[in-house]
Amino acid sequence: MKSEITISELAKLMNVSVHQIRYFEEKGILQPAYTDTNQYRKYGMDQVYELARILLLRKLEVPVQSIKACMTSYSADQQRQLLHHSLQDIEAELQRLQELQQFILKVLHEEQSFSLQPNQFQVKKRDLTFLTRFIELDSHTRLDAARLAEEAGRVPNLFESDIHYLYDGSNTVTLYLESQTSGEVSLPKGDYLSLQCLIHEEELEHLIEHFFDYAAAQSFPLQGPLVVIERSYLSLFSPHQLHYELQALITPPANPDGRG
DNA sequence: ATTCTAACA
DNA sequence: TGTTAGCA
Repeated sequence: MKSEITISELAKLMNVSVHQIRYFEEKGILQPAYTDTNQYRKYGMDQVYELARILLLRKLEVPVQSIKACMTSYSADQQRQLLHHSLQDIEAELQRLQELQQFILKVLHEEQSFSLQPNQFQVKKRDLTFLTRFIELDSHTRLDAARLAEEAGRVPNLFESDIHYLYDGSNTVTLYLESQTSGEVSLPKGDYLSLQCLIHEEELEHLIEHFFDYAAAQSFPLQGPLVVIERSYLSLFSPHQLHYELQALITPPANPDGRG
């Protein structure tokens, strides 16, 4: 009575596909115990343990190619290095997923904040924010794809960012990105008049006029530059429209010690 | 019924 | 990686 098993039995035992076992053989990392006269592959306990080792390395994201060298001619030190490399990859992946998680939470938060108060003026508290300069534009120059392609390469995940436009009264508009620690410009902590809308880009000028009209009518003393925040990622919920939030400081700047 | 190889998406 | 075809 033969104690070896067929490829499908091995596949079921180890929870992998038959194809994958043949693939390992093709790559030279798992040979059958023997092949029957009918060309059927047969596997014994040695192969079971061998496959378990292979699958463990695969779990650690060691590439099939490396597994071959690893099991034939690697020193213990090289094996350690292989595992360290896998560990680094996994840490990078973990960080990627955490950043993705943060982004999703941000989208949900911003979307809810908008859906609760759409197209309405509000007064919002803002913490001190630093901005780093990104692109400068002439007042009425459109930002075109070519210009964006020149400048945007160095900014990863640009379209997952809150892009800040500062209208400071001069004839240039500057695009900024938020920065936690420092930047060329800071927005002071304080109360900001806020209006957020989903509109088409060409309606932005009109929206800005509306914002200033309202502020004047309500006698809000606008203290600083107009801040326009573009959150293009909120277009997830409404294609062909862009989310803008207009803000302007309405309280006097805080004391230098920040404890006004 | 199961496995084989080979080629393809 | 999964799927398919034609074969033993």
